[in-house]
Amino acid sequence: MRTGRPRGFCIETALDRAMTVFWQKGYEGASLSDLTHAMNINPPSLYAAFGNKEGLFRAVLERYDARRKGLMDSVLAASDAKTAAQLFLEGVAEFSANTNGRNPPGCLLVQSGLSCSDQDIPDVLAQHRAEKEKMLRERFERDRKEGNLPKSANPAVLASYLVAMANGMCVQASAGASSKDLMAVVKLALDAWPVADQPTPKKPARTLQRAV
Amino acid sequence: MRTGRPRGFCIETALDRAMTVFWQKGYEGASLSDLTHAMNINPPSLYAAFGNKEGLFRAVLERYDARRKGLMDSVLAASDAKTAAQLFLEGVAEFSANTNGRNPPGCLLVQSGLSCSDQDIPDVLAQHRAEKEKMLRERFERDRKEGNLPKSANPAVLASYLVAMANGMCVQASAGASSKDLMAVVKLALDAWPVADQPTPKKPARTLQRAV
DNA sequence: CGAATTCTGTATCGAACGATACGGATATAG
DNA sequence: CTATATCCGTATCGTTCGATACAGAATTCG
Repeated sequence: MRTGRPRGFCIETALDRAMTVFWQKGYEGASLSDLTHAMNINPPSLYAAFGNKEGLFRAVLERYDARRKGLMDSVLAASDAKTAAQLFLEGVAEFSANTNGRNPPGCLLVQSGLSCSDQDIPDVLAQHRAEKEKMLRERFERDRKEGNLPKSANPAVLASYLVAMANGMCVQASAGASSKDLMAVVKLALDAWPVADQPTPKKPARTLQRAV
Repeated sequence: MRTGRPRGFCIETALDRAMTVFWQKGYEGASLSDLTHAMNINPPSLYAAFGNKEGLFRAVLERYDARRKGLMDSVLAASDAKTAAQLFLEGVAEFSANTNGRNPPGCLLVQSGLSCSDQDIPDVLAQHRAEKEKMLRERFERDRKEGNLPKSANPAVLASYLVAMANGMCVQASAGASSKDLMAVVKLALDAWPVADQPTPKKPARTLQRAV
């Protein structure tokens, strides 16, 4: 077993509290004082556990992705491409506007540091956003191969379209848009979705309306 | 005439240089030292002219809007609603990705401070973004009355959709997306646009392909 | 037990932050 | 000219920033 005095706080809980601070104030607006108070620890504990402020931020981003994994899983497991797109956009509208008082509105990956005195922060945020876009693109590439998307469809453009839409909705949510507002936008956004060439796709999935 | 020693620098030039700093580093990431060096003035000159850092930022935002006025004018003067939407999205794609080395990529109103230790900054940015959305909404309300949009169309939702799309594309641009990438997304986004009920609108505008 | 190891709390570090005091410079008004 | 008003440049203000030194507390190892 690990020797020495055991840690006196829960890493996950501390990350959740730090996440709220970064979300609300942004990377540079979140001071060490803000963070340690919210996490209910002292600076040496923070530095021992996460290295420095940027290390804490990166750990928070990983935890953020873990929290959002459920949504991405349901999107990737959806019965067809359009349902995937719908689940994705509706999920984003839901969690970015309906925070139930647990988080600030919007998306941490969008609003915590698009511009910064340290370029590493915008970069790492862009990496995390690109990861989601890649998941969508790869799913649509499979859909296209399997006939669930027309051959004329471009999976990369579709993924980029959805991510842009989602990020834009998050900007609106951070400024106070309601989930009802965003749902109306989602409905319109899905009108642009391409329909499959053949009437019945290779993988008929009429029984599943919702993903797992 | 105004008494006293005249100002030794050009306000507009100074604002343009400050704009670049805020754009690249965000509101909180842009230090007074960064700003005064870029503007090529000393701190007392800055404070005499703009009050404080936030005053400078607000002046920069006004100048930003003035710089973008040409695009909004052409959008509002477009011959029909869909052309307006197209001009708007293509314009955003163009200026947010093709900066010609004059600006950082993306949009100042999106990336300079969605989250901040001082909530006034996100608020004033949201106001400026809402202003553009209002212009679009009012134009689409007129279009709907005049039959250039179907009665089933919701001008507020259409405006919200366009602004969300534009903001999302700006996020992509700030992370390095090319204008070619964004144009493909615009093309897809416009597929969602509603078509008019009647084949010939009340205000036929076949002769004008481009707005003034 | 004692030695080694790791975490905690206090107190504080040097640097950078936003913002100004002050005196000299440069204009207009009379 | 003198008086007044505004701006500029230097030098610096008090505060807050991110980050640590240090000593005591709490655990495992032998």
